[in-house]
Amino acid sequence: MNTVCEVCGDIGYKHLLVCCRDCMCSAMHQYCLDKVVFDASLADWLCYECLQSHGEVTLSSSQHDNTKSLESNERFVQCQKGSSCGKTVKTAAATPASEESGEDIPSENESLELDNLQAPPGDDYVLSRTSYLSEAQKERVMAFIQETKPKITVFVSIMRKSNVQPPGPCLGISKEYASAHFPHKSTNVTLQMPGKSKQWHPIFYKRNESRKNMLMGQWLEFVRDNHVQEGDICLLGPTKGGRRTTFTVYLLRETTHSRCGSIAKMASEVHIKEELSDEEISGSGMHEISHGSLESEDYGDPSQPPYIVPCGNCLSKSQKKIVEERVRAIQSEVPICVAVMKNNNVGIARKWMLELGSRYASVHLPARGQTMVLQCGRKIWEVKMVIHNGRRWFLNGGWPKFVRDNDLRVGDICLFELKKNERKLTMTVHVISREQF
DNA sequence: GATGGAAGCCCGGGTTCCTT
DNA sequence: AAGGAACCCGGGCTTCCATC
Repeated sequence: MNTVCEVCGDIGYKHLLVCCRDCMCSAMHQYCLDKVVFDASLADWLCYECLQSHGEVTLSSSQHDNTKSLESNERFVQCQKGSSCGKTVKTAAATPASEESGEDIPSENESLELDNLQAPPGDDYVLSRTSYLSEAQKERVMAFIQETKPKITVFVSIMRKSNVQPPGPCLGISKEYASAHFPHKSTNVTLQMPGKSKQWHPIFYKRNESRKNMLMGQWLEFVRDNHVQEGDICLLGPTKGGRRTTFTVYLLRETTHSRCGSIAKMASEVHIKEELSDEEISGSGMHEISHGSLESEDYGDPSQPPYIVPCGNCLSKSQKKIVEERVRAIQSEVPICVAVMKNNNVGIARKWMLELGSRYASVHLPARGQTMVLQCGRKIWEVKMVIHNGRRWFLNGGWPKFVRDNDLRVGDICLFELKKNERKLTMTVHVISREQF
């Protein structure tokens, strides 16, 4: 068997090589697969030559979800889900390479059947409170979730400097996850890695019942032994029969092809996309709009006002004029929510949040808190929309980041245009700086 | 009473420092 | 160096008060 990965061309982590199911000659790292597989026992990979011999792929064929063309550095993995559980799977663990390493690969049952606790429906994973996944990272995590279908929600954390670098690196475990899956008092727990026989025994440190939960002590050794680096994604789940003290850890490396920016970007609360089309840039064509007060007949539904200003936000004449110009240019089907920035929104207040007028929100926004995508210019931000007492709609979470990135100041006006037919709750924000009126 | 602004409290996680 | 603990800070939520 080729002992170098067909993608990276390197031996790399030998024990993570998956060999071709048919020829047993070609190999590829689990982490180099197009869809990263954390448990080698779940990967069933065919090299390109074998795929061709099976007639499953040609040089010009359109690609199946799990295939890539040769030109695009073809990779193929058939993910064994559900029905495949009982299948004998040939992996690097059963190859001479792994035998040489002397490392035993835990069975898929050991590595992924967590315990009898069920993950709540819809909760694929629990993200560390301070970790924020880029879209690419989300995709990689979801690929893992979808391929392994863990019976218990896994805990996901992006490694930060404090998690991996001495002195005293530690891994914070969110309270909810710790209370559900970790011991109820400070004690040693066991960490294991798929494909490694070595176990690590960090201390699970639980402070004052409700406060901190973190892994310390041998966590450092785990980090060193597994070359965990800043930016790597750590997925952790309780192991069946572990009685809350044994956990399997999967590492999603910040590989070059998955790298999506600096750790600072990845740790950012707001994910920014740069790929929006020019048509999505706000304000275009504004100069073509004639002045004049808005009339209801400018819009399809005369009963629906073109914009809504919260009760407390009175616009001056000049503000009203430019707002109406902008609203006219936007030509939104849904009324525009107007917000004049104040101290508690953008200014000197200790905390920034934005309350969307309830007259607007109660009609046009969901009655349940959720993540909202704010789009401004070429970028998007994710903020958290929370509803208090069923009557007040607040934006927080990523709102401060949005404010900083857009250099919003007191007196600026934001027009929130609700986008229809978006998968996520999305609003385009049109900013009118205070200098414009 | 409805709405909005502002501030305080609490929680949770990261960071740093002290002790062994 | 490792373990333990305190401190700091950001975010979530609630409450109070003012205004209409």
